[in-house]
Amino acid sequence: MTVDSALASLADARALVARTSTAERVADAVRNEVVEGRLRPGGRLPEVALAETLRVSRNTVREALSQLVAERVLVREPNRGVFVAVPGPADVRDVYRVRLLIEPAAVRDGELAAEPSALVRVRDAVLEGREAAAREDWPGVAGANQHFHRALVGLAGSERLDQQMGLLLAEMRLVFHRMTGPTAVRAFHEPYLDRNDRIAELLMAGDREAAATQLTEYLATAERQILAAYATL
Amino acid sequence: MTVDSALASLADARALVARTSTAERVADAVRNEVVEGRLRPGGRLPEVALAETLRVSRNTVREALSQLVAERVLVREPNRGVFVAVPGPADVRDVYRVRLLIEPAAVRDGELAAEPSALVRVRDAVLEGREAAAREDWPGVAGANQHFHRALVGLAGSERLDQQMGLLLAEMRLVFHRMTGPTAVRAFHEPYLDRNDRIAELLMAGDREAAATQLTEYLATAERQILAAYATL
DNA sequence: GCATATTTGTCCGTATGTATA
DNA sequence: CTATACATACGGACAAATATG
Repeated sequence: MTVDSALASLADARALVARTSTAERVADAVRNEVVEGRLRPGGRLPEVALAETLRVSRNTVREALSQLVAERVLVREPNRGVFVAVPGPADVRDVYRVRLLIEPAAVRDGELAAEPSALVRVRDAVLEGREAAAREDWPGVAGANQHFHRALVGLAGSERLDQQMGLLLAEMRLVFHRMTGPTAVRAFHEPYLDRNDRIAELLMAGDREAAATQLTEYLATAERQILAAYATL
Repeated sequence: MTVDSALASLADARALVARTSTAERVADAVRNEVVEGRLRPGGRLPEVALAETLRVSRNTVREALSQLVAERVLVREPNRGVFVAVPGPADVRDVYRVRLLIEPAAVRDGELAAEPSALVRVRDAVLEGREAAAREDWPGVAGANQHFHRALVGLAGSERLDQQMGLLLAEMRLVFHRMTGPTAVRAFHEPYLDRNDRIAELLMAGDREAAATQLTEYLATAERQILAAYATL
């Protein structure tokens, strides 16, 4: 994808820019373009072009970009510009180190009593994945998978942890965008439908220890798979 | 402390502003003033005053403030300004939920082999605390305590976790600034010297499970103590 | 309750330094 | 090596929201 066509798609996203602070809305719009894959990893984001496309000032664009850099969605090369992050194997390993620490711990020790709705969201994410698969909507399956993991972390009942997980999942989408055509999306996510189901059932049955163990194995497998795919790039 | 004198202390900190990007340096300077307690929780940070004091443009100040808002060190009230965050009981509970999840998990499952220097940092933080106590330097003890917990998380060997822990500890300093005179600083941190020592010894002896259990108890106690202190405000 | 002053939010023009064709 | 493009940073402007007398 060229810079121009990427910017054109941004113009479409401009329709949805109309809520809170301008910088915030710009950040949301750009983040969306990135995680949806319409701006490829490594792609450049010139400030003036963005400002003109979104009809906002350079200052506002700079504020938005800084925020996205803090979120690791973009990277800033001083005096050169900002680019869509290109997560390497080291990033994948680091993200999975965090996920392997946080997700099973949330499943084991989460304040389930305080967060009954969180368990519902886990179940809903599983259903969402099944339905998407029935429609052969593989990006939908991938999205449901993210909702599943977000719901697992939600068991901990911590706003800060939820936010952190959001950042990690955004990074994961960048990772996926490096390994895909649509066939790869299916091949990667479909096998996890059954695993998610099993973890959800263990959770509903109250066996949190078993669910956590399953999840650990699950994450370790996914990491190996991704790193293997990276090795072939 | 008045707004004026707080801003005057910021002028002193200006000396140390001379490294990377201007906004970055401004953010560092302001963050320092906040976590050192020279800008009180709830204190207001007018953009123009900051810009004049630090001799930078208002745009640059806004960029820096936005970053600190993202870090939860400051909060922005739309069209009113930014203020030093005032963490309430709900924030304390949330922070400890995260800490109780992350810290024991890092102690249990951290990639110790990959990070031998991390264990050294744990030991060093204990020594630092002892030496500060010998000098009756109670803020020094508090600082060493933070280094201890940072080192524990460092056992996980994850850049992203280290960064997240840094934010949490910055928030903790705001919490402490709400409950202190200097006597409270001593009363709160001194008892943890022995606990830190014990955890470090268990770690060095290779009994990570026991260290993690101790740490969990430790954190739960600290949370209760803080919430109790909050109740008397 | 109203008029006024202050401050934020946003935008523009411009100067300077750095990287790249 | 020159020229160009761009990021970085600055200062000034104005409307809108807010606080104040």
